[in-house]
Amino acid sequence: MTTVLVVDDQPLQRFGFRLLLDSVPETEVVGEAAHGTQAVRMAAELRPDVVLMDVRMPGMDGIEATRRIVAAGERSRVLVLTTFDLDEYVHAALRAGASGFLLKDARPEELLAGIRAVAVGDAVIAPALTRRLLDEFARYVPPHPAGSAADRRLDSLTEREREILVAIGKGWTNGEIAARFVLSESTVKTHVGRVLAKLGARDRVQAVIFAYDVGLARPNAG
Amino acid sequence: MTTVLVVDDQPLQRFGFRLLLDSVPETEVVGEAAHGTQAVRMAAELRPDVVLMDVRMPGMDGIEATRRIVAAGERSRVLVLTTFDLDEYVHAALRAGASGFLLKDARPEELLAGIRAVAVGDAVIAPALTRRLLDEFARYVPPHPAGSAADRRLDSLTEREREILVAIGKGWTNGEIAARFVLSESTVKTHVGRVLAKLGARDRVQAVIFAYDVGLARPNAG
DNA sequence: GCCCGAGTGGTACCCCGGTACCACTCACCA
DNA sequence: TGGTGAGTGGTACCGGGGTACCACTCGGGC
Repeated sequence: MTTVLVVDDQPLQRFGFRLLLDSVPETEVVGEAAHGTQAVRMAAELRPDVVLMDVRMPGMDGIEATRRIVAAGERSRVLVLTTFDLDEYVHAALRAGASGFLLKDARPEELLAGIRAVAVGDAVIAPALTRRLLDEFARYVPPHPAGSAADRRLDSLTEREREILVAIGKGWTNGEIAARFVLSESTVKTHVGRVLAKLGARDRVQAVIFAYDVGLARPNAG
Repeated sequence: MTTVLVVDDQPLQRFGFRLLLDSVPETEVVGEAAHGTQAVRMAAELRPDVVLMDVRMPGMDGIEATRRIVAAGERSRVLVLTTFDLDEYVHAALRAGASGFLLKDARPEELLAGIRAVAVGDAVIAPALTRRLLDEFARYVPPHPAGSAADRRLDSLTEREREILVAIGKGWTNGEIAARFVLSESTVKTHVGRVLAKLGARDRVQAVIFAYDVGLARPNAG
């Protein structure tokens, strides 16, 4: 039995969800909330398996509520629902820690399948959104096919040299690297030199780029 | 009516798919292939709406076949199926241009829903894989919430300075930037200096890191 | 016993990168 | 009309980065 908290500012919408979810034996609606603040409180009290969360609500919206529920360490998984397939919503929801994102025009069986998947720890994305998400994924995620030229160059580095490369990727100077690794700057220089040679890089700048390309360094913006 | 090409080296498996797909009015199996080479040829001939592609096959595997079908500009969408939820497969398949990735133990209605979604141009990912894909997505995709500190620093750059920053992110030296932009090296130096000052970066190395963090530069490995 | 690779350390040298400071043009706007 | 910011250009200086070359230790394998 999967317990569900329904969050939506429209009473009629909540009623519809309750009707649907209580009509099947595997799910049970244990509570309803009309806005974000209430949702956060009820999630803490009721500890439902799944929170069915609307995005657009007066007061605290669904994204923020999702963030707080996840941050509070509740066991509940959040499945976000919206009528609009706006990219920002999807991104924001996923970043907020949502386990899924579906459109409200999903067919009942899709919704139930989504709740089922989320309840067991899987994640779901509406097919219409998956396409765009994958496109973006392909844009961002570096292609490191094992055995590629870049991979082989990386493999040719020794353990120590890889550490040095990571340090270079953090933007540290030779002096800083020497200090953190408790080495002489000369040693760091020889290491750096060998790293550059093995990678076929001209500067440490190109080494940094290489590190990002192969995924050794990762964006970590602030 | 959605036309489907079934690709699998196991005759029994193909038979199962054909039974399922031909049992509903909306889909029709128009061909079967036992390996990648045959799949590529038949996709070109039959031009099916959807190719149901197994990954593990003797000879050319499903990933390579997917790549070729997509590269050939066929209208067919490829839905990749596998019994293993190995990460490399998922990545490789998506990079190859697959529109979806499902596990063979999917329930029949899930498979049909997947085919339906793929046929209309959407994409599908098995819920069990979506979770990991999203985790990775969150790791890779830089969170540039508009108005963040990084964003504001980036906004403070002039048009020209942003161009310079991109060039730095490519690993070009001041001399190379000067040559490509048809400028004197002095000018480039002043620009670079201003960029570093505005970003609060010490070197061009840190500028490169900044560029990757905000997504101005992107991994593009080889 | 030997050699080899990895790790460490040093010296010497040169050049690119970064800084400080200044000057000119041009478009735009009050 | 004058001011301002962006873009361009220059000179001079210095320090860190990169290179070349060498030397030592240490562990493992032949």
